[in-house]
Amino acid sequence: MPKIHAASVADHRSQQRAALLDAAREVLAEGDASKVTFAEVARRTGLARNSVYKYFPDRGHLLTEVVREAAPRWTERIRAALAAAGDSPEERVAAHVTAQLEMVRDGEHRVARATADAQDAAALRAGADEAHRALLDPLVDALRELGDDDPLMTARLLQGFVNAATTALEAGAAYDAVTDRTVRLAVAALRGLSSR
Amino acid sequence: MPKIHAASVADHRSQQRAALLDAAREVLAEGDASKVTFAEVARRTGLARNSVYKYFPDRGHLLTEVVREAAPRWTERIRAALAAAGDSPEERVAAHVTAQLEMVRDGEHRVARATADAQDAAALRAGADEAHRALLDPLVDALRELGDDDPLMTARLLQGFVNAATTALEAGAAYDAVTDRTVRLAVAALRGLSSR
DNA sequence: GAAGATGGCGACGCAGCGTCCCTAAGTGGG
DNA sequence: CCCACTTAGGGACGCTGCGTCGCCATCTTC
Repeated sequence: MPKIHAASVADHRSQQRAALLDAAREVLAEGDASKVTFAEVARRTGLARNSVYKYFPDRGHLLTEVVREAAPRWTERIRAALAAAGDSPEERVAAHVTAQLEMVRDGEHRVARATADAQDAAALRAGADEAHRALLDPLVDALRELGDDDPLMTARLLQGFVNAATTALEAGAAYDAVTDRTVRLAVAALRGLSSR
Repeated sequence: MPKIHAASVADHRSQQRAALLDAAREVLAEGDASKVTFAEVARRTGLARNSVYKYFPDRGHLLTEVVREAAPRWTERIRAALAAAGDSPEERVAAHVTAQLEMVRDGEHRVARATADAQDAAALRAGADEAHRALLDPLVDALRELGDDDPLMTARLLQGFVNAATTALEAGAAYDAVTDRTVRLAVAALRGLSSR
């Protein structure tokens, strides 16, 4: 193992792996998943492209790992927002939506977007499903308390609002207007559901 | 111009072009946009891959054309459903959602899906934007009548429901349950909006 | 300190995209 | 009627990205 700068090979390996994941996350944040190529990630870490294969068997595993690693932060932020919000389901849904759109505004959303609609096909699906579940969990809890008989499905549909809002924001729509409207619609949908 | 079987070259050209579009639509219906490759489309029409470039300058234009061609049928079906529905905005939104999910159930949705969220990036965006607008127009009209101050934005958000429902259906969720819930949520969201 | 394990990487093969350029067959002007 | 012009078809090439094979050099372990 040439050019080892860490104390041990094991250390070196985990450092390199982390560096590769950092680079991949960076590229993903700058553009979309298609930009995450072994060549680019290797370039940013100073490795040869082929060496990346020593850490990730293929592109899919690299992307999956990025998503799996990033999801907890995302989920955590939602959970924090929910903790700060009131107890009513309406407030919790509003917090769920607002927290995500804030992250979109701050440019932290590409990973979640890749997670959420996973159009990057099979490559992402594996890790994405799991991460997506975690993302929705708080919302699912709120809906269950409301007496929803299929809270997961409802959460998925409401998440569709967030995805659409994200698309609008990316297209340059005004943040406040989009957020306000999205929260209003989501809360209204929720009320209609519970009053049935 | 070798191997011309039509009356004139002009006829032949439009026939070949149509055949290529048919093949592209076929491939798209069978899988996702990434499967639509010049090689595959050429193979299905009996042409050499390079010859496809005589009809479409690049992959993006081919896909755009497929979308542009398919969108009117989709829009027409929604319009017909709206015509058959009652006059109330609730009924119209319900019809809008139901009509689309029916088409998903019938497997006609891949093109629309490519249109709707256009994750196939720049390639699709061009034609997709236009088609997407047409898709939402009836819904936008209904919302405008309701006094919505930004009906297009609201329509886009509601369409997020449809996209999420489509994803659920593709993942194998029961059609009736998904449709019922989606319609209920959309109508509820609408009510909340208008009663504000 | 020698044998084995393993990181780094050059070379290769494959698929898809798009370009260059030749060819052969219709078309239109003289 | 024929010849110059246009143009569909397609072979060959270059580029990018993916993934594999095999060599070398260095670390580890006994």
